[in-house]
Amino acid sequence: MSKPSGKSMDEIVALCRRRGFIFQSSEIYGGINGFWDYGPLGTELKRNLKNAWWEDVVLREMVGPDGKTIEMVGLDSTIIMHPKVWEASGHVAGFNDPMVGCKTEGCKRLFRADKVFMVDLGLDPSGKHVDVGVEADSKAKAEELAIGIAKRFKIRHDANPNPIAFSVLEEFAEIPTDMQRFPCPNCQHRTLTPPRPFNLMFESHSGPIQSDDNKVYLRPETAQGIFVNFLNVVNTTRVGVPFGIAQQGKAFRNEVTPRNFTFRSREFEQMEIEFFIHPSTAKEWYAFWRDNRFAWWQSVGLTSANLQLREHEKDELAHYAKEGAGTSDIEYRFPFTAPGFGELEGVAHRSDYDLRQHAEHSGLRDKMKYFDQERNEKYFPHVIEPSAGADRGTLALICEAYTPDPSRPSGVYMKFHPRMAPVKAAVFPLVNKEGMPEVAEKLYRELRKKWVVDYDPKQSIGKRYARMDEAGTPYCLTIDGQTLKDNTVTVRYRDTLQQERIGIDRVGEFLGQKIGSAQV
RNA sequence: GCGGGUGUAGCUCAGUGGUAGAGCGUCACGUUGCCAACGUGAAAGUCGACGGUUCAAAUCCGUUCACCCGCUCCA
Repeated sequence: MSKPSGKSMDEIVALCRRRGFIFQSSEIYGGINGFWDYGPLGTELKRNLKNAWWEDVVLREMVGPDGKTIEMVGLDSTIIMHPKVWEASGHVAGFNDPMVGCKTEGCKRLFRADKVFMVDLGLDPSGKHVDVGVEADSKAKAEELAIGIAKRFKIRHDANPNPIAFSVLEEFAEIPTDMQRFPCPNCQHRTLTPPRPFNLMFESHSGPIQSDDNKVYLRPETAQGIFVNFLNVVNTTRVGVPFGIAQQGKAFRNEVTPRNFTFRSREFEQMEIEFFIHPSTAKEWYAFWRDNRFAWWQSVGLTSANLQLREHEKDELAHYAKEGAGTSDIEYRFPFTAPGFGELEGVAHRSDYDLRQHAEHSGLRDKMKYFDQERNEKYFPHVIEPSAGADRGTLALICEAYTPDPSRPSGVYMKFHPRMAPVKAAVFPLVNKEGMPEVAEKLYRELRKKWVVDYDPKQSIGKRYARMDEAGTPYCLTIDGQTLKDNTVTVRYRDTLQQERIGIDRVGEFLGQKIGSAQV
């Protein structure tokens, strides 16, 4: 694999384990595929990212494209909701896509059953019926493609064929043995498995008795919790369109192949905004959030060319976004995706799809519409959704921070933005005697009232600096012989290895300046 | 779900049927005193798991789990 970033994912994973950023879940039992735990340093890092998001999105004053202060409120909805939520959102149908696989050696492809068609091409010159397998979005499309496929596989067919497509799902799902008649769209061998359900939502049961009557789902996205609370928020706060609801929380998806460390986990955490707007303002708000969110990721330390903003092509757009102002991804070039990129956050104009769906399925219908005093108009607001992955973001911070440096004892250091660094500063007595530990401990106790700081009196000073380099601690404060005479300490900078002396009474002020939250 | 690879101490690895090892890290004591210093010592291993072959298995066989790579999937 090419590594334009010059960073090895294996080494990053090893450091994460060694220093306590990320462990495999249930490791002593052999681990469990797709689940990861955060160790002491990783927990602080992820918390810093989530807190920065909350501060910058919900708490901090921000001016929108209309020149007014943005209204944003928080929400904390449950992971398990009424199952109808997921019928309304389309997840029950979407997540139950049956799949068919091809058993032929060398093919072994997997297809969504609803996209697999058998197309009848009439009689070949010897009078035999000819069918080809086609993968397409619709019957019409399959009929269009069929002759080209027959040509590619040199399958002889009727001189004037009238292609007729049959859907695997509709025609064959009930009688699995009939699948033997079905050619594989990839290799044309009649070796497809019967359709098997692929349920991407986690299921459970609410109540002690398991039955279909009390089946529930673990949410596959936090967004629906916001949509179903739309009316509650409008009715209980003084917010009015345009306004946003922000939520952080766990979501669950039975990914087919969890892979790439924490990048594709089955349990993961989202940071989502649903920003409700008048449909006529979609363009401005979409552009605003897209640019704002891209700038935010840069502000927390993803400053290199490894971060990019990518506008979606028309054919990638989700069903609810086809006619909208657009969708874009904020992407990071991880060592395991390089030279490609992996998604950190998607910013999508979801139109009024979700609110309409819930209005329909809940029976509330027009009662779910929003009444806009200013416009004297009742409507379903449109939504701009910036939806970010907290675990993916944390992983990007780790990959970005990882900086090999053979010239220093640790061989590597974690160059976190000070605002993101799990440990902000470490306090060392140069020598663990002669009154230095007492002074150092006093400083440590003072600083830990406000920041995550570390105190380490043991072993050589070089070893202590090296350990802090691997943890990504930006500042080390050392109490030495001179401190006892003039009340100054040395500040050692992680990135430059430079040192300077500052007054011990100025350390708090120094850290406040350096760590203070970044402006977007 | 398919194919390939890997799995021995916290980490990196050695160990091809016969008493489980090294370096680094960790901890303690001493020494040193601004970049993983030195000395002494200590803790630390179900050899991924289960089963089989064998007098004897980290080693051979089977199954399984996890991770990595390539497909596939990612509404």
